[in-house]
Amino acid sequence: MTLPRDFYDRPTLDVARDLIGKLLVHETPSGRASGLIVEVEAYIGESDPACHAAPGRTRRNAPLYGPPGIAYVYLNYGMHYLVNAVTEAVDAPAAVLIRALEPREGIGLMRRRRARGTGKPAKEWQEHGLCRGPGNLTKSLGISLDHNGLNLTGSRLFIEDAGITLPADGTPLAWGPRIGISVGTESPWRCFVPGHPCVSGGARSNYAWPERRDPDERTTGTRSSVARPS
DNA sequence: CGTTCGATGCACT
DNA sequence: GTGCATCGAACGT
Repeated sequence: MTLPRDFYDRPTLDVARDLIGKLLVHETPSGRASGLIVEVEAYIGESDPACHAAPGRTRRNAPLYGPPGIAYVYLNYGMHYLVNAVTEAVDAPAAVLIRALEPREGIGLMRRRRARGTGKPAKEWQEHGLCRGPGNLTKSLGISLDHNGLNLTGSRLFIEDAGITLPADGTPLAWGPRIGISVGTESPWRCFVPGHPCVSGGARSNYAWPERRDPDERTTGTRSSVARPS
């Protein structure tokens, strides 16, 4: 079933954790494409220096200030679309960035979309790489600026509970610093399925290091550093 | 393995 | 004019 608005109307770190294993779906005339969410990042409030709301309300970040359960899509580096699910109440700007999916439906369609604009045939894309990374998954699903502001609880772009729990083996989820930002790296607000082949960031970002495990210290806590494998 | 670097468009100051 | 919540090709070790 499609996740209801109430799902998103909660503390953003809880929504981030609970989005892991859910199915992101995009239905278009060319078909339905979907994937299980395996990696997300939380961006929380004007006090979070990496959140787009850090400068206060602007035209671009307006959706963050709106109701929960809305898609916030923006163009990044002039060439990639990134998709977020807006969380928390009106006027509490926060969202969860969807960073990676395990492809489930419409894999051929994803391959064709990934091939678009490149000289290479659709065949060349490995399934695990189709939705690895926030810019890649939007291209595979056909998500663009047109989807900014769409209602995730009642549009052709939505997230559903497929009755799947990840990680499948009962291993705890991993938390670590967010990727690709220059400020706010002290907050371990990236959540992912450790070791999953579709997680972005390379091997170093795909470990379940002790300090990267869930605990509830994320509510109290302030981890100063994250160890790196050697 | 690792790191660097260019592509590319636009919101924001 | 500046700086990106990125990606992958091209290098160096």
